[in-house]
Amino acid sequence: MFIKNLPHKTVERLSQYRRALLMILSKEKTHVFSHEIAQMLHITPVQVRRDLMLIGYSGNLRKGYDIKELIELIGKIIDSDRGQRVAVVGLGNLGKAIISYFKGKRSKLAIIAAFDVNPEKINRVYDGVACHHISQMTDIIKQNNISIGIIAVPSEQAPEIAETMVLAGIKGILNFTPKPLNVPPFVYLEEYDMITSLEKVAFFAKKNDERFK
Amino acid sequence: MFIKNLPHKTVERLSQYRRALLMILSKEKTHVFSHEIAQMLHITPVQVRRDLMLIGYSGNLRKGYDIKELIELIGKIIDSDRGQRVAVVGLGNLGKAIISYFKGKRSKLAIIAAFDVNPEKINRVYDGVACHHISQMTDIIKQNNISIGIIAVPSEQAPEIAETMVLAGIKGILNFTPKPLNVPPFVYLEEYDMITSLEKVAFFAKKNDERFK
DNA sequence: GTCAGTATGTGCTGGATTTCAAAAAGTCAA
DNA sequence: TTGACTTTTTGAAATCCAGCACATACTGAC
Repeated sequence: MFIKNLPHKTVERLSQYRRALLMILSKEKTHVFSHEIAQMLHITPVQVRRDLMLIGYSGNLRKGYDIKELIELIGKIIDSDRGQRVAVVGLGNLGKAIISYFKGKRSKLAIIAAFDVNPEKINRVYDGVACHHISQMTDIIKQNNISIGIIAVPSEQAPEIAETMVLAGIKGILNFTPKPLNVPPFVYLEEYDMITSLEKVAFFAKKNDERFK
Repeated sequence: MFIKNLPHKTVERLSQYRRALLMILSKEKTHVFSHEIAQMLHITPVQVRRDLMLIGYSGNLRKGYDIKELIELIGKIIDSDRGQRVAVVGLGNLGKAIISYFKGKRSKLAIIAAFDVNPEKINRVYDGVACHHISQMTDIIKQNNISIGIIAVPSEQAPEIAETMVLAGIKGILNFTPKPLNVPPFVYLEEYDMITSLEKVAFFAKKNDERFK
């Protein structure tokens, strides 16, 4: 399903809506109002409605939005029909944490391989994901049609890993190292920088503190 | 040092500028041009100059910006004078990864305590950070004047931890769980959602792929 | 001393995103 | 049947942010 030019921010929120919706699905409710979703995510109801408008979903005036239908529609838009395979490179604490987080999170996204250089980790299975030596990365990515790579190695090695990924045909990279990477335009790159985030929190915490005094 | 209403994005970039500057400080250089910084971070030189303009720093026309001075100025703006203390709650893989990442990253931000419920972890020191039982959280936060909390526990426990943090007087929270939290307005909350990030990468990777075919 | 060259500082434009505000529509009660 | 109430839908305004393009300023060559 195509929607032309969905804003980046909207895509992010759709992912969050879906998660929020899945959480309330159990609670015997079948419909939900925009303000309920908004409250869960700390945004405005207008924002929610606008996003749903962009993906062309209409709610019921009296009952709100049909939860099941909406979950399904979001899936049609942000998931790929045939699913996408993911590889994690770097099986240190961070790599392991990532794998644990995604475990059992259904969705069309599956982490199916991990890579590391530490011989003790090679050929072992962590949380259902097999770990291989980095030298095999290109082959395994190609053979298994892996389209997404997560970089969780020490910073210095990140550029090299990224390059290998690109050459192996990866289409999207999530980079957890603070090192900015260079990739060609046909590869989507998302930087996920913990240090910057923490410093940002520190800054606004300080500012808030002064303001509310 | 106050600058009124620095945009969020600028704050993020300042943190990145500082890191980049620290990396080149060693290289016997004393000055740097906007286009050099820009290249390192994959942004435009104009953007860099604009940000520096916002914080009121002027470069030397012929030599560029004084690296040391600039690092110091950024510190004055985004760091707190007296430094800020940080606590990590949840010492699983993610918690450990976070601590490792920040280790030795100087700056006025120091992780000085960790909390968990697992008896095997309590009273042990991980990467220089002592781990205590969660029940001691309030006391230790207050005693040590910790102002920033990082939540790295399983999702279900996140709301409770957040509440405890707020009551203990924390001013900023970085939440690594996918569970949106509720905090009063005087506490700054940053959500750091891996699942959303990965789904976003998946979406744009898919889209890119179609576009470049 | 003049001129070419390069880098900074910044008003202004454009694009993306959010919010406002009003229109439309369904439901309940009397 | 009418009217009050609530919620969605959506055009339009407001805001935020990035990038262009030019004015400005310094340096070095000749």
